[in-house]
Amino acid sequence: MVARSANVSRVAVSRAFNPHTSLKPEKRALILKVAEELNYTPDRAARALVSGRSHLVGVIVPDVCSPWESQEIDALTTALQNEGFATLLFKTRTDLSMDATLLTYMKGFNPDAVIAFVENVKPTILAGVLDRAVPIYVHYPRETEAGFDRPDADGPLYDRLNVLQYAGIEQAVALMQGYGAKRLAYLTGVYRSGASTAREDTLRKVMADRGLGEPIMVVGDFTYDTAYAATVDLFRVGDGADAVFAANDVGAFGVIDALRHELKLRVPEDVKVVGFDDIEQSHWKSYNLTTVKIDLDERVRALVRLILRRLSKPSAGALEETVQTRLVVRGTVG
Amino acid sequence: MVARSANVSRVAVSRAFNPHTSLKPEKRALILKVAEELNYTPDRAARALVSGRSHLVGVIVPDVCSPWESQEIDALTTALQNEGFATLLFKTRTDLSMDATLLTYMKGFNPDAVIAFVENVKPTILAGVLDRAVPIYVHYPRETEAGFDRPDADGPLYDRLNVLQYAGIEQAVALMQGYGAKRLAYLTGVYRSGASTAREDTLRKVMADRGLGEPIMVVGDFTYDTAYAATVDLFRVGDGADAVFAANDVGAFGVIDALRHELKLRVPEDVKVVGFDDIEQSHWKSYNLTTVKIDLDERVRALVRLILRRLSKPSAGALEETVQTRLVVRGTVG
DNA sequence: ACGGATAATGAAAACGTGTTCATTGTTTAA
DNA sequence: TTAAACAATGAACACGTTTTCATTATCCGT
Repeated sequence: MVARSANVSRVAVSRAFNPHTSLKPEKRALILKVAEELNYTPDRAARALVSGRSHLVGVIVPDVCSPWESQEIDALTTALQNEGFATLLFKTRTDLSMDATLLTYMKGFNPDAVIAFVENVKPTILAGVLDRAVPIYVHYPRETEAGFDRPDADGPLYDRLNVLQYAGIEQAVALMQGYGAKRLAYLTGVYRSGASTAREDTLRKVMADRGLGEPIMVVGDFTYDTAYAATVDLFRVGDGADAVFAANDVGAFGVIDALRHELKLRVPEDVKVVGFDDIEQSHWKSYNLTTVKIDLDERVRALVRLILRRLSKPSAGALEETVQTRLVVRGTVG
Repeated sequence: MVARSANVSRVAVSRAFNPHTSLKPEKRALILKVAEELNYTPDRAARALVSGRSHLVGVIVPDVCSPWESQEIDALTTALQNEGFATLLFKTRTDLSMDATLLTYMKGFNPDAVIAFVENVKPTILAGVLDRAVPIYVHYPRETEAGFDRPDADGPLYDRLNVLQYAGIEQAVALMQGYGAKRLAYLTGVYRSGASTAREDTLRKVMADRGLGEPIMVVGDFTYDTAYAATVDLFRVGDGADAVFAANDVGAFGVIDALRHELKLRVPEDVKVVGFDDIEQSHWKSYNLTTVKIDLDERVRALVRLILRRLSKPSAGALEETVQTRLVVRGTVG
């Protein structure tokens, strides 16, 4: 610690950097000035050792490239940075197998909180491995127009963000039906992923309520290429559809391109398409996608709020935040 | 440290986790087994404190959402993870002002190396603030078909990755000219960014050599919306062009959409378009973009190589790696 | 001017590791 | 069998902070 060579004791330096402590103002100013000159910054590793706070937030994703995830990481990083935290990024293996190896690996870095944007890791698993870090969970509850379920029964509770999808899906189906859609297909995301199955459940409920029967199931995995191929199959091998609801926007792009460039069908005249997420690319003129928007800033602010509240009150009961969805109308329905 | 309650001294535990040390195999096995049961992992913060290695690599980007950057971060994170490092992500402010604040902030986390994917921060600045971390620089040297310049004269040298663009640009121009392009426009990236100006310089050289005169300059900033608007301007206010070379793929998408949906021109029949990067989205059927590819895996491997070599030999001379570019032909030229 | 409260200060301990050094136990070479 | 080389081991220290705790300086009300 060079700063004290210039003036006085080390605790004074420590106090100079911690606002709430008591230190004579002029002394603090002097220390900060000298620190500035010497290009000194308190070492977070040492600080973490004694305080038990690393100011690191672990983020686990299967694929940073996916536009939705990259946009979420972007917003999250900005928000965390503003609160004095940093994003520690980890990637799961491509097969989505959330092996304990990655978690133990991550644990070594001692993050204060962990957010897993990966469908097959439950907070129970996270909590089991990371003893100190707080797991934050993104949850898609089953819901109706009346409200949503809180699955408090199945095991211990963890802090979670509830994403309410009923409103957006209801609006989307209404719009498609309004433009004459009768045979509605659902393009799924990754097999058994929470987001995809929740959307499917809600869609089934909404369709049944509106007398539209069951959706035609098309299995995808959130990627463009799979969506493209699955759509071609749906019309070449299967019986087609007059509207497709995709579990995410990138999938919707694959659907649109397959319809237009492979099957020579028109969107929205022949087939209507709706996506989910409202990513940056959705307003690009080639797609101009009508989609169910999850407000990213709102979602990320809620996540950060969860983390901060949990860290300031470690013993509080399970925390909860809720965000809504709504339809953004563009040009792929009518 | 709970592990030693189960058996013996703490140094034994330390050695059990460091393979190169000498410890009786059976003892090591026992310790690892007990550690496993107790869910114990060595604390990296404490380790960093004494060893001076945090195993953190700071990555600074202006915008994680940008497909090219998110793909680079993705590949980099995977590669670093395989080498026992973790990615620490930071975002510059939206105005790209690389204020010292962010650097000091980052310095507190003590990264072992820093890669700044942001055009206006030179390694000199990085090195000035981060005393311990190693700056890695992505450089786009001026080059001709004969080779490329090494600007060794201007100040001290830092480890760098040279991206050679001549080959790809030469192939792109040749292809466009082969299909009859005579009036070639260049859509720039962000003002004075290294990548964009290097591409412009090389393009000018190649065009001059082929008797194509000077490129028509169109100023962009690597984003879709700006590219779209600038292209409309070029044709409505300016005199148009019969080919556009964009500084990046996302910009090329904006050009294509403006041409097709706003100006009612055909690509490639009326106007040819070439991009730069070859991002995931470039093969999407709506664009099917012919573009100059930078091999991402190769590029990232080179970056990781630079970091590892530098950390294992801190006093070695400036390190250098080089990657090539090449044209990927799809459907936007002819 | 006095007693008591409060602010300011530094010494020492603690956080969980890696490293050096000296000691002990074990193998190898003659 | 003996000396020498080597493997295995633990005690003590160091890394750069924050946090008690005890001490001293300063302020306030009367």
